[in-house]
Amino acid sequence: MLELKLIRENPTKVQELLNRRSAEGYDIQPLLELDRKTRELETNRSQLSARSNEIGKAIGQKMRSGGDPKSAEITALKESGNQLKTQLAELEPQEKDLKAQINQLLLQFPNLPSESTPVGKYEAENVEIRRWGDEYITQEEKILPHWEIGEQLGIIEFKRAVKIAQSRFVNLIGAGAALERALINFMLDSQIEAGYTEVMPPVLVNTESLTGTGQLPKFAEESFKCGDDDLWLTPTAEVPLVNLYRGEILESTELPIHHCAYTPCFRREAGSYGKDTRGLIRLHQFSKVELVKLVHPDTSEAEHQALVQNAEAILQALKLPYRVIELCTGDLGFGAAKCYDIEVWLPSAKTYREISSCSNCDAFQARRADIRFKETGKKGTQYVHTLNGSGLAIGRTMAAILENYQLPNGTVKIPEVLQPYLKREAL
RNA sequence: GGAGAGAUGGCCGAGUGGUCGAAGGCGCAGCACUGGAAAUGCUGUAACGGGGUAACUCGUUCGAGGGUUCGAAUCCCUCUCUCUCCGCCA
Repeated sequence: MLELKLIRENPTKVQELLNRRSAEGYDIQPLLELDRKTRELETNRSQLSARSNEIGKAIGQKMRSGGDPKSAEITALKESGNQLKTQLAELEPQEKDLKAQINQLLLQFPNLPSESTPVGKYEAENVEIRRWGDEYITQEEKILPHWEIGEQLGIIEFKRAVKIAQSRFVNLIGAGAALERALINFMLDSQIEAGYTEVMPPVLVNTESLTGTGQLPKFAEESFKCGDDDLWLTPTAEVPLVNLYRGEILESTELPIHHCAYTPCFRREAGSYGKDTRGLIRLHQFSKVELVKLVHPDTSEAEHQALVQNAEAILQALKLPYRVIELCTGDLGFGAAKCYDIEVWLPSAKTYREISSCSNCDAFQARRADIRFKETGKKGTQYVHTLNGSGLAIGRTMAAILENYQLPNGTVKIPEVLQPYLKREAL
């Protein structure tokens, strides 16, 4: 959520930053108008409230010093109290309604891109930051796509998953299931080693949680909802991990908080019907190890860089070639001020595919979820900064392994770091 | 699912319908004592919103939402959550 005061005091700047995301679509004028009305009303109303409070106090004083409740003086006071009440009954709901309207509008606005985010309209204007592992890119021409080699090896199975659920679901069988489990364990172990504390959170989350991280209200069609309850299947562990501290005031000494979690993730993938229909790239249910940080605003940039490196370290350990790109303003996610995507090399398609997205949401989510901290000894509170990134998406990692480690004889080598987990050297 | 108890500041915890934004404690900050510290003593210490350069000031907030009243943490209704006991259950 954007800060109303910031919008009010720097309307031109805010509008300009929103325009960097997309030329049209975000107009702050209606918001400013509502804000102006609200403050006018609030001034009025609070003056009436003040008078009403005075009358209440006056009566209280008389009563305590033994005044007769039926006396003319007290009756007159009560009468004027009643008059104020009539007026307040008119103003109060109006003010409430205006504030609710403002809040509704505010929840629709995406975060402002950071000043350092490259300006651009489309994905094509994202900026490549670095590449790693060119030397590991296979020179082999005939690489089977991961779903073909997976089915050939009998470890990935789509048909029956469709029977059980629907399209975009998968069964992992035998070594496939073991490989998934090995990847989860390896990634968690690595991130714990890097200083993250593991969490196993609920994967059903309520509406308030999804609003806190920004999936709601705008992107309701992207998540699966449980009809009978106020619960949704979480689209990413970012949701439960950030919301762990929703509504809390932390001590500054508790920061930074670094959490990692393995969870299944559920996405409806509405509007991507033709895309990536085969394989492990785009499923309704997939596994992911997620990294989430809650940090002091002063350290959030450095924490962001470190988080990207924690994600990269997994690919380096697996010796999977990748590149890091920085998203331009037009491609930035709803809550992100700055975002790096890590893309892994998929030789069958001869292309890089996103395997991790590392965002700095600054105080955007913290304002929605009301996560603050108090500096010991100082007055007042500040919002934390929240950061999140995949460390990594498991299915896409498996796809990358099945392709990059494929041998001409139709077998797949197991990356060295995974061998202790899988207790085998090849598939 | 049945029966009961509860939800108050960063935390714990008191609170007869009337100067209650709320005693007391912990924690934290400042001062005193000390060579320095511990202990002790004194003082201060909620958040959010509006107005003001500021000192400050007004309002809102005691789980949430309604109601009664001149006035609600306190009374009434609805909801949510937590705990205890019973039942069911991986």
